[in-house]
Amino acid sequence: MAITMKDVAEKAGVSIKTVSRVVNNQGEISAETRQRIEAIIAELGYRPNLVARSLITQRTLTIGLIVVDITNPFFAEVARGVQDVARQNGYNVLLCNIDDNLHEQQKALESLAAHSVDGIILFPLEYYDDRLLSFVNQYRPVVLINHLLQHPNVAVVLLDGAHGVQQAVNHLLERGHQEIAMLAGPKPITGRGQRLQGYQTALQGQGLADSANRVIFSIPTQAQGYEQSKQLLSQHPHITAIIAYNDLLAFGVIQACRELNIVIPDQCAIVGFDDIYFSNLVHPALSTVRVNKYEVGQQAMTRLLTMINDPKLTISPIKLGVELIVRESS
Amino acid sequence: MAITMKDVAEKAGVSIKTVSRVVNNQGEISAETRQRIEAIIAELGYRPNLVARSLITQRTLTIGLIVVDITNPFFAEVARGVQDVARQNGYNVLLCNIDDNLHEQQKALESLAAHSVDGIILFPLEYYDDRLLSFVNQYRPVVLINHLLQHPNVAVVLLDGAHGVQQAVNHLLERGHQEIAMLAGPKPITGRGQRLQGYQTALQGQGLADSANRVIFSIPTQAQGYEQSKQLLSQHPHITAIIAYNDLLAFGVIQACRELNIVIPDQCAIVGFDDIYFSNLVHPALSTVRVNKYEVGQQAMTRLLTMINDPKLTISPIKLGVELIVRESS
DNA sequence: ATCCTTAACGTCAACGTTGACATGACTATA
DNA sequence: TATAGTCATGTCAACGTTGACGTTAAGGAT
Repeated sequence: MAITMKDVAEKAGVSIKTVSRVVNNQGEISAETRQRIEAIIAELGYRPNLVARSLITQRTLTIGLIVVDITNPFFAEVARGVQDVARQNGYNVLLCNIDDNLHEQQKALESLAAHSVDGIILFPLEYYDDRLLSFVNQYRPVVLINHLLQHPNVAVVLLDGAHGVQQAVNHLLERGHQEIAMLAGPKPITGRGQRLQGYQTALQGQGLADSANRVIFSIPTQAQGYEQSKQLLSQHPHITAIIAYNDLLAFGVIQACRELNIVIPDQCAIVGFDDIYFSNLVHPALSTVRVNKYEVGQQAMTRLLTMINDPKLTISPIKLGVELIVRESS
Repeated sequence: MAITMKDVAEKAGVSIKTVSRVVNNQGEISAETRQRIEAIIAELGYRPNLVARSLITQRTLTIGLIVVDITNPFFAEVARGVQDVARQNGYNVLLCNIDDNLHEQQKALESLAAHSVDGIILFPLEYYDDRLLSFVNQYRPVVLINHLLQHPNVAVVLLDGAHGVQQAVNHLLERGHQEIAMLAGPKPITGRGQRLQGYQTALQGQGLADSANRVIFSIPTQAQGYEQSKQLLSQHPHITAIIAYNDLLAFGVIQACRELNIVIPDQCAIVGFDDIYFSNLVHPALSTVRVNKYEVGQQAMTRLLTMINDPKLTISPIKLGVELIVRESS
């Protein structure tokens, strides 16, 4: 079907190995032979079969990227950063969506391992997943985004979520808000999560205790933001500001306020997180914590490449800065 | 490094072929042997090596998806549809962004061919690309989205762009608009493009000639929409309505109007195309032509699977309906 | 004339599977 | 009791490359 080295070799009257050498620019070859073979390669349109090559080199030039949902512009932008660096280095990217389903995360990890990807970039739902650990242990490098895990084969790219949310809370406090709720996103099985922690420390710093009923966990989608904030604002009318785990949740809050005739930001101020592209286009324009999503992707892929090329290297975590962007919603 | 069939076979005291048979549920195997081997597989955590399997079966269980830019929510939603169907059928997806760069399209096609993907789904910049044709000819099935190409190995998923834009134009005419411009997106090298055609026929149907200066081609991004419409509206203040090739362009128009203090929809009505998620959240909420993006992806992947599983099959083009959604911008 | 070096190739096995075919034991049938 | 048929398993080559190592001829040094 496709043209193989054998075809090229026969036509050139040389051994397959010789063709291999010109394809890989390796070993000693006379200029004349090289030119002749290159001409034949061009003529026949030969392309090396990467799967055969992978079988022997144990490299597929493919990495896996596991995101919650590519439909969320946050992940799309990160993916773009990953892809661009990957492509520049001759790598391809297998993309998996797992929604908020730990089982899907496991399936994705298994599938990628079966495909022998050279490494994985993961926004983990749960980073201590057994499969992840076994993958990491006996297999290939992994870059974790937004979760810290110490392991020789794991590099980590962190967002300074705590700091970002602290800035947001302080900003709201300065504007005189006293009752600030948080839509805290998915509930972490262990620990509190960076952003929630930022919320709580900022409030405690002001001597304001956090009460559990002002923190709500949910899947971080607009629909959930709408549902949760509608309920929250109806039941607790004294709340004057809401911080959301991400912009999609914040969009849901905007929607709820519109429906409840709550004026933003006068009656309820809103701050999101991520600064996805559309935060500046919604009405009112959303105040949010900006993350350089593209850079997150670039950094992750760069780190992964470093580990792939030198497995012995230990890579220290990097924490990317974030920045509060105040727009109309606060 | 990883566990192979050989390891399992040795531990079970059987031949590799026997292990292969239980892994693939094929051939006759005694229940006892099967159980014993399955136990060992579970114990060792053996996973079949797909690249080795691919080498012999000539199938990689991988398809390529080439989009302009995954950062555009339109493509992200289509990708999601593709991914979900792919995953349900045991397939993985290699994602490539090509922006508006024909050269990148070629590189992506070559890269995917080198990786021996089982098929490709492509939003073509130019569908008669040599590499695409050679790929299609000597290689594997392709699904083209939004472009028609007759070829035994090519299936096609079309959006009824012409009809959608016609609806939009008629809607604007009904509202009394006479001077309707179009930001027509990337200029097709051949033909006019469905959406532009819909624009022109709708106008001609009303006896309104289309003049070239009301049609502007550009890359379909918000930035371009902003630039082009700002210029257009300054130079031609009599224009009272703009139809955009996609919602991102329309967002740019909104931005330009805001800056020029043009009131939407009174002084300038705007209609987009795609109905991406955020069209309902911008201010004013964008009138647009709804495309079922997720279904586009599902249909494309389903068709690709059909062709992969039965290469002889010829698949007739499908044209998915679109629907005008009138919101606040018109 | 002999030995050594080196450039320019070639040979062979291996990567981890699967397909085609072979084998041996056992069962059923005439 | 010989024969065919079936079940359960084994053997071997092949998929398209590359790594390790071998070979050959030319040329230079001694």
